[in-house]
Amino acid sequence: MRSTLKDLARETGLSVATVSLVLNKKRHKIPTVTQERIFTAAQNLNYRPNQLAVSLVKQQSMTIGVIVPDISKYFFSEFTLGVEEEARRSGFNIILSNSMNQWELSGECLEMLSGRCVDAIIMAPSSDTTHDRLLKLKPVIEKSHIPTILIGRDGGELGCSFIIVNQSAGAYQAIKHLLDLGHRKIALLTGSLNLSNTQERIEGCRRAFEEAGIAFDPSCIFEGQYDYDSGLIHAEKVAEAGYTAVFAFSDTIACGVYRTFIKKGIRIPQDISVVGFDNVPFAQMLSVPLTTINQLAHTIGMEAAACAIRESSVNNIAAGVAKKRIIYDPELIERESTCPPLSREDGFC
Amino acid sequence: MRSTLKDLARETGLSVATVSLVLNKKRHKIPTVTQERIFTAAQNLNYRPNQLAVSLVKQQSMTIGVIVPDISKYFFSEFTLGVEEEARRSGFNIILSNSMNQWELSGECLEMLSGRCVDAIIMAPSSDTTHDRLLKLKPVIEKSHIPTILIGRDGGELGCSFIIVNQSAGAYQAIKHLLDLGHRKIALLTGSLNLSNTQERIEGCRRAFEEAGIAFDPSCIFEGQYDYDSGLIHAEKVAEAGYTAVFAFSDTIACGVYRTFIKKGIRIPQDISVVGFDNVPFAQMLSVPLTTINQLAHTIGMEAAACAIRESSVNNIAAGVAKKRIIYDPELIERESTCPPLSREDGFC
DNA sequence: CTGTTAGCGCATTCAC
DNA sequence: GTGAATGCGCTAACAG
Repeated sequence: MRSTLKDLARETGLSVATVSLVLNKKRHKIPTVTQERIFTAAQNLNYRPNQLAVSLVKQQSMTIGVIVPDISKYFFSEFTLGVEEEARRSGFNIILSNSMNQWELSGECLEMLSGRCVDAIIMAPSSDTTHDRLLKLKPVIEKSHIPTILIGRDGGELGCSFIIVNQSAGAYQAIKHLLDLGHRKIALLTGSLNLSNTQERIEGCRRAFEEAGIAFDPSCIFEGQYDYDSGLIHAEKVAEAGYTAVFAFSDTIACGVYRTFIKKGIRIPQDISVVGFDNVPFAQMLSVPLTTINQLAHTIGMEAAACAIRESSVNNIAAGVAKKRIIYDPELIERESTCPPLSREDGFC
Repeated sequence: MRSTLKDLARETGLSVATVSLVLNKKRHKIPTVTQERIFTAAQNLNYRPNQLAVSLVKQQSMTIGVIVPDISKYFFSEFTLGVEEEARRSGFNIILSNSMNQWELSGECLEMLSGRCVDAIIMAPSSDTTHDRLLKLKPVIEKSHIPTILIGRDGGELGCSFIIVNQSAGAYQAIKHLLDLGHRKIALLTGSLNLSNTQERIEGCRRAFEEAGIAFDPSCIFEGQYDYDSGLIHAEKVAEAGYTAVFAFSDTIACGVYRTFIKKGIRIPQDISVVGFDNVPFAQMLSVPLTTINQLAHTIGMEAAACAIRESSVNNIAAGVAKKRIIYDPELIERESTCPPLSREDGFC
């Protein structure tokens, strides 16, 4: 069995209290000799405080719960890495749970983490979490009395802090980049239109067009899923409809586009430019490195952890502290999949 | 504050013990009326047992620690997903920690998880963990008295169960596939030669050649790192040296190869066939879907969790139970990046 | 059937 | 300077 404080006390002939005092370096003026006696005993018995007991008495577990839809997806694994890195710097550990892309499960995770007495929760709602469903989680979060940080959703109504990347701004940058290059006929290969992310990105596209004095033609929207096949399929139509550029709403979609274009002999970017979204690692490894929008997953993870830790401590002091709302602007990563249109004539590329 | 058993006892006018009994559904023949009284009170006060306290008294935390080098890498995130899925089915949760690819940190993680009283640990050593360094972790593991499952390394010497994928068999399949297609001049684009994985894979290659009655020519080995640039660079030499196929030791390396080949106008697979290793998601999304070796990350994760749970329970009953050694054979995923050689002449492809 | 008692391992007053 | 006592929230014997 593991050794306990009691064991150390017996071993040194001191009391549990003294041993605890010394090991926790409380300034109680204890003679150095006694201290050393304790430290060596701790060494010998391989003593390691039982964090469960510590947490119980300190009313603080030094853990933060992380709920993601699916850790195998790049954004979330990179995000989680950021969370863990930052958390560890402050001595926190993380309990990870996947909601398996089902919003009901996020609720269960929330309750389970609450039972485990995590000091804070960082939750990235699954994409099937509609506004209504999100609101249903509100009482769960409130009753848990645990500071919760929402990722990718406006947590205002839920009364919790949140971190979002400005989807609209990301899309805006993508379109602006293409417009600046001279493109006018740009296809939007979106994910499902009833996802908030999709809507916001379309909004950003619209803004870019309008600021450039170009009417936004909704027929440029090709609705699909955020997957490879969507890109594969819609790229066919795009090619035939005379578009000179496509903005794929995810790098995975862009991959499908690549495949179709290559198969049809359409050159990227000479014939058609392509912009993606996410900046997954393979974006730069494609046959033509993909110009895309970086979502800053790692940074957001670190920020979320910092926020969680801050709120967990103030939570112990004064309850109602101002909730944070952090909004990141994603960044355009220019690579080789974009160039001015019609370059096959002027040989620009 | 959260409500406790004591609150429920006060509310119902019963004792803490009775409430606990009912809530835990122990068969103590308690009248239904009393039960309902308790249940509704629990409902009203939003009671949720404090798992820290439960763990402390039950001497079982229902958590398992997971140590991976870097969760942002696909293999480990997919693996971790498998672990969590399986663990949750049995009511376990996971504490995740990244060793940041530094073996010393795995040691620290081990100790931290021990302090948190996890019931079992699943550890995937970082690639810089040499045999010597792995042995240095032995005392740490032993003194923790926590059943530990090693992933990707033979845990025999450490006295713990382990799950490995047979790297040699994977490489064997890749080479055999190419040999069967008729290739004879096959380039091996490896990772660092002092990694055990690399060595085992080379061994598998050698075996495939020899079984086919072909002498293994070590000059076909192009040592690099397990990264994109290695593929990029070595592909140049490969093309000039008359190889008809390349076996890249990771899909990422294969990606680099793709890039170079495409740039040089070398067609895949008509001019040169390519086989990868890992079966990362983007392997099937490349311009030419990549034939590769599937490492079964998800399956291994689930198996690891099952193993961990089993050992954590027997650990409480009888200490020295037989350690498991599980070896998976990876599988060849045939896609479109391979075909018989010289097909440019006979138009086979 | 229900309540009392005794810890789980630790931190923290408050006496001595 | 050090130790005895108390309690964190809960379970599990054992009484009654």
